[in-house]
Amino acid sequence: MLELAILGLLKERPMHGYQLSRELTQALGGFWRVSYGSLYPTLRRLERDGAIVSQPSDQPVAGRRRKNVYRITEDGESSFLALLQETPHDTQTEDTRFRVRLAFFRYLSPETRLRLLERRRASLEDRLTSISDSLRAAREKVDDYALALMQHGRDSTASDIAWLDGLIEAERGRARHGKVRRGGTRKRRAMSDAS
Amino acid sequence: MLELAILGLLKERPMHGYQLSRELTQALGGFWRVSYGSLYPTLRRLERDGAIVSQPSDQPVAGRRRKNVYRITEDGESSFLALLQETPHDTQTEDTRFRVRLAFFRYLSPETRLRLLERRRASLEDRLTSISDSLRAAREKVDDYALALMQHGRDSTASDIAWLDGLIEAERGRARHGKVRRGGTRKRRAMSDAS
DNA sequence: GTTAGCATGTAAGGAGTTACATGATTTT
DNA sequence: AAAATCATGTAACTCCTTACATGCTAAC
Repeated sequence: MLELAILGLLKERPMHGYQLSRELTQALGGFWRVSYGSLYPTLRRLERDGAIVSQPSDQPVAGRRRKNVYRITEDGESSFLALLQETPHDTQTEDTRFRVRLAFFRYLSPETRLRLLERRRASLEDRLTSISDSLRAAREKVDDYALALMQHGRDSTASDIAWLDGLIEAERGRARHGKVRRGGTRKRRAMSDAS
Repeated sequence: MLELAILGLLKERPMHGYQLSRELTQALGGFWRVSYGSLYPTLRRLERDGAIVSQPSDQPVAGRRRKNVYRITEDGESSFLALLQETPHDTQTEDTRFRVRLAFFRYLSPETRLRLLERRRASLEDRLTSISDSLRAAREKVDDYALALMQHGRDSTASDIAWLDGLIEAERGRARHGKVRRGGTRKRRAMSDAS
């Protein structure tokens, strides 16, 4: 997940490690504050594997500590797209993973976006079913805290699904008109995810 | 986190591994489906450390595959209470951790509950501030997806805080009256978290 | 001149997952 | 008799955190 996030940020512009950590926190809105103990080793690994290169932008001013400015390579661009479309089933980090993905959604084709949104929706729907089952099974024999936990879990999951439905509908609209309309909807041109 | 969950479930009644995995999924409402590859080794570790014992409830009927039924020990009870009060800062698993904790809240004293609820609230408040800052900084220079991500993050965090406020208020009420009122509010008697 | 922030890094370890392997029991 | 579910387990691995260590620069 960290590799994906790093590559995605470097795709926008070259940056050094410390900067990446701040931008990452900002892009994820505080849902994930990455530690330097994972950031720097990951940068080295990505460089070793040829996904990024560090520019010798050291010492711009005399005596100042080296700043390793990294830039993404062609290889990095393709592994970025590969990582962006992977959908592991890890229940623990699933939510954060989806957030990271969504932060870079603009790099995917409308079809892929729809596919990912619908997969996410199905996953939340499963969760909702699971919670509702638990609520039916557990009601009366469970204490107030566990009950509140389940009810709130149900409500926020339902609200997440409703929010996703909005995104899906917007995406469908874009897909319908996208084939006809000339020119991008914004400053960024339309994407296809073939590397 | 898994240790905490296992001990908490075994505190209610003895169970075998497979059963634990289902109850865990149920208690967490599908937010965490634990894998057997982590469950069974954790059970062995807990047994090795004396937190649980496996009852020789093997072969109740001839030829049937052994079911290792585990029971919590006195040592297990105290490490359960210790684990329940730990609050690591891991941003990745923070939300799930809090859910697990809340599922066993009845085992804590009202004071400890209030402390944990307020710590959680502060953490969500930080997140909300972080998101709001990002929104102010990023607006106009960020695409629709990233924007939607942040707005939804802000809204659901705000809603989580409002929900927590409800729990906190209820807890304060309980704390005020708890000192006067005779008898528990339910079938379970009042708890103190001293082991 | 000392505290806070910028900047990079390493070592050890925690906490889980995936994939595989086995076998019994119940349901269709 | 095949398929699904119950039940336990191991080996290899992924991915990230904590704690530590270093040193420069800006602000108070």
